[in-house]
Amino acid sequence: MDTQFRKGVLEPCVLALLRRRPRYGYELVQEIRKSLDITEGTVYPLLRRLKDEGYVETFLKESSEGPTRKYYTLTPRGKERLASLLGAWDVFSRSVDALLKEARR
Amino acid sequence: MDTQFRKGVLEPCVLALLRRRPRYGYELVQEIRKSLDITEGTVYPLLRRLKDEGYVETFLKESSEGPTRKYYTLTPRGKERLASLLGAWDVFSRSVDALLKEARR
DNA sequence: CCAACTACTTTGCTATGCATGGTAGTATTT
DNA sequence: AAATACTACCATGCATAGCAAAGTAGTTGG
Repeated sequence: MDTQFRKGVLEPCVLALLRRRPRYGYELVQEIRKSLDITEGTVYPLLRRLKDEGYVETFLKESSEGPTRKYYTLTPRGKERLASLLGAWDVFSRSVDALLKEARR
Repeated sequence: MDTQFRKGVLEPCVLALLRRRPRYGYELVQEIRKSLDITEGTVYPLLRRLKDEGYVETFLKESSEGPTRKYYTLTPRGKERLASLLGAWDVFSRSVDALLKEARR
């Protein structure tokens, strides 16, 4: 229902989750799904884009519980990108909150 | 730059501004522009859509300072829509904040 | 061996915001 | 009176990102 709200926030969310440690695609999907209602068909293409743009790098690692996993890590560029997106989200969400406050009184 | 963030939030913003009193399109553009960097080419089509969907109604009123203005008012349906979108935005923005918190530590 | 789960990928659709350009009335300046 | 700026509205076509749907394939447990 709030599909449109999601536009653009997935990128900072994914980058944020990669900040602490490498994660594989499927793991990212599960993790984000705890908060936002998204699907694999959204995340995998996004990861591809992030790689094409040099924000993340990948390596393969076999799993003891299933198929080989493709792990994603942040590049320096990716860290900058994350910082910039975090700032942008803050400014943006505060602005929206301020505008909507108008209606709550 | 945060074009994508904007997707979907303009609708609650416009409805919120209409809650207190009728406003005309150009006025809405100026008002929202104080907070968000948007253009007329975004707002007017949105207003058309809101009218088509029965969330707002319009009336014309001459201005002493320029061309005739088209004022927009909330319908009962529009008020319900606003309430629903306000709730959705709250849930959504809190979820995103929680996810992003991961990266700030 | 079959079901369930893990894990990744692709294709085509849709919605929304935006750039751009257009029309026209009013006010201000020269 | 002409030129300029501002108010006010509208329409067209594009770009982007999320999503549904479907597919491939390895692993594990009964």
